[in-house]
This record gives sequence, structure tokens and C-alpha cells, in this order.
Amino acid sequence: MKNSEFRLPKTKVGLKSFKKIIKAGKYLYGKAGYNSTSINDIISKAKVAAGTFYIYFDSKLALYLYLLDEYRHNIRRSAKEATQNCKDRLEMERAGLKAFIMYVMEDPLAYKLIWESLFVDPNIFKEYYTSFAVSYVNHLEPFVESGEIRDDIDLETVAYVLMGISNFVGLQIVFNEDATEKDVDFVVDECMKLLKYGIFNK
Amino acid sequence: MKNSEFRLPKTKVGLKSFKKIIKAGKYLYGKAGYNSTSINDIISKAKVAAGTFYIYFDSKLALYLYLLDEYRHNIRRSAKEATQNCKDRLEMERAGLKAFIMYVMEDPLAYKLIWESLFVDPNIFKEYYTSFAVSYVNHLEPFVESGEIRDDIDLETVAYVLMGISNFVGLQIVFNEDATEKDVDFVVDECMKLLKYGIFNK
DNA sequence: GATAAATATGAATAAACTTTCATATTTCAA
DNA sequence: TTGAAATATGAAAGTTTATTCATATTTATC
Repeated sequence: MKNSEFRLPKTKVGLKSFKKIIKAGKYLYGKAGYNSTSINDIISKAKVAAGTFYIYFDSKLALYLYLLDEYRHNIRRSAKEATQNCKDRLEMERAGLKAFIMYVMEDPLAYKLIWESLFVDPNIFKEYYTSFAVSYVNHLEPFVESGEIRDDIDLETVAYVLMGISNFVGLQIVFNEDATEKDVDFVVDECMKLLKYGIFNK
Repeated sequence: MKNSEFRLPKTKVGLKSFKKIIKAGKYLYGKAGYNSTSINDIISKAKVAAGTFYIYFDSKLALYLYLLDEYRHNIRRSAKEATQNCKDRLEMERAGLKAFIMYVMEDPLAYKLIWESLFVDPNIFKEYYTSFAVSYVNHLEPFVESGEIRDDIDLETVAYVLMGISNFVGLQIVFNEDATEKDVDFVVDECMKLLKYGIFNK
């Protein structure tokens, strides 16, 4: 963790270069993936010299980690905002799921970047999902108390199931290149049916 | 697809080298990932010369694709076998889910290899999951006809939801290094509750 | 406008990587 | 046993890569 740090610029000019690198990095890491993107690709897309890159980032990995962190924040924040004014857990699940899918639809690169952490550094990946699961369980618990969520079901498993649904239904949308918000609403509603009633007839 | 082919050996001696390469490839691609594994790593682990590698495989990618194909077959086959003698769809879902998780628990490398295809070649990844979804829908359809599965729910979405559940509940197990079959049975049962009744109280 | 700090440059370095090829050895069917 | 096909070898070629550094320019502050 020593040589994977970044340094924020201290002047307007520096900020401009910094932003150009970020932009090129997002585009290229997202498009071609981390390993297939070289520093040369990044600096020539950003139109800065090689040395400039190393003023702001210790290494290729440092830029990746910076972007990963930014995306994680954005995703968590958009979920938080979306669920703020919901009246019950059911509505919250719907809003959270929709926010996530809308996010990855608008920026599929974020999606890839997070998944790719499994191959950049498996520990980052594991830490991300385990901590996400813990936080999910904490958010679900009060609704078991209040009786809205069943009390005979393991919440950790529920958390992983819900993460799995978001991610793979997100895939379904990303695979369909001309998907719109209408399509997102459709699949989200289908998922909610499933969470409400299961998939089997009684 | 031209320079990513393999050639099967024609003598016993050749087969031995071929197998040594396969074994080293599985181990290293699974452990360090495709991009972080060099041909040098593979041939030195397999104890063959560089030239020998190229007798059987056109490239580094060719070996990856060979292994990917093998794992896909194995996973599909183990799911097929597991669901063969089930009496209803509910039992089939349980058996299929368990077979998948047991497979990835015993060989997490297979798991990683398939996910990594998103970064080796996104088309492979997309093709894998979309064709899997199509086949899933085809298998579910008769059970909508028979009335076992609800008829007011989009089957494509159900397919992606079920793939999401398998994959992420699989993660939950893989993350827990000393998970046993008992743990698999536990999470599988929790998932089945969810598929039967949903997660909300009525 | 002087000055130190910040920023920019890109050629050069050094390491790593995939793939080729000329040569040598082994296998196996006739 | 013979000889063509199959297999094995590893040094070398030819890329590509991340990173460094000496030098130059620009910025902000007093």
C-alpha cells in the first residue's frame, strides 16, 4: 500500500492534468480492462507526458485504486439518496435496486472496474463484498424486528442473494445495448414480484 | 479465432506434455489470473520448453480458451446430472444450485476463470451468460405450463436472478475458507425459502 | 519582479514478455 | 530396421512495458 498512492495537484494547471488522467483512465480501464491498458495508452489519450503521470500517481495500480474508490462512493451514495424517502423496506429494495441498475446502465465501466478487482487484487474484491454484506445485514435487521421481513431466514444469505440479483439483472440490462429506463423499471418490477411472492405457485 | 487453436498430441509422449501444460495452466490461471500468468510461468511449472508449448497451443489465449471450455462443460454436466432424478421444479432448482456451489467450492479456479472471460474477451463472457439464460428460460417454460411456476413473471429476468443467486451465494461460500457441504446445504435451503415465499411477511 | 514550489517533458533505462526457429531426439508404423 | 512424422529444446529476436530523471517551464506568493 506504500507505492500505490496519489497526490492531489496544488494549482489549477495541475488539476487540469490530473483530471485528464482520470478521464483517460476511466475510459481505458473500463473499455479494455486494467491489464490490457498500458500507461502509454493512458498518457497518450490524456495527452500528458509519462513523467506527468507519476507526479500524481505512484503507479498504474494507484490510478486503478483511485478510480475504484470513486466508483464505490458514487454507487453507495446513489443508493443512499434513492432510498432516503421510502416508506417501507419493500419500497427501499425497489429504489436501491433501480438506482444500482441505472448507475451501471449509464456507466458500465464502473461495473467492470469493480468486478475486475477480483483479478487485480482478490483481497480488495473480497473486502468490498464482505463489507457490503455486513452493512446490508445491518440495514435489514430493523425490518426483521418490525416484522416486515421474515424472521426465519438467514440475513447474510439474503444479503448475498440481493447483491447477486442486482449484479446479474444489471448484466441483463448492460447486455441489451439499447435498454432504457423503461426496461429498467420492467426488470426491477419483476424482481420485486419475486422478492414478494417467490417464483412458485402455492 | 485463427491463432487461438490447439492441437491434440498424437503419441503417448506428446499426451504427457500436453497434460503437464494443462495442469500448470489450470493452477496458474486460477491462482494468479490470466493476465498475471506468463508463458514462462506455465512452461517452468510444467517443466517443458517454450517451443513445446507452441506445438500444442497457438498462444497463451488458446490455452485459456481450452480450459474455459473444459470448465463450462464440467459445470453444465454436473448440473445436468444433479437434476436428473428430481420430481419437481423446486427440487430441481435446489439440486442445481447445490451442484453449482459444490463445484465452485471444490474448484474455485473454474469460477474465476469464467468470470475473468469478461476481461480476456467480453464477447465470450456475454455469449456465455446470454446462451445460459436462453437455455434456462427453455427449461423453465414447461413448468409455467404445468402451473408449478407463476405465469405472471418474466422468465428471462428469473433466469438472470437465478444465475445471480448461484454466483453470489457461491461467493459467500468461497469467501469462507473452511466451508463444508453442511454450510452449502444451509445457504441453499435459505435460498429455497426465498424462492418459495419471498423475503417479506404478508 | 524575484523566488521557491509546482508542474511538464520525453528520451532513456531496464525488465519482462510472447513467439520463432534451427537443430536434436524420439516414436511408431511399415 | 528404417525413415518419416512427431516431439523436444532453449537461445535469440523482437516487442512492449512501467518507471526514472535531468532539464525546462509555469504558477503563485511575497
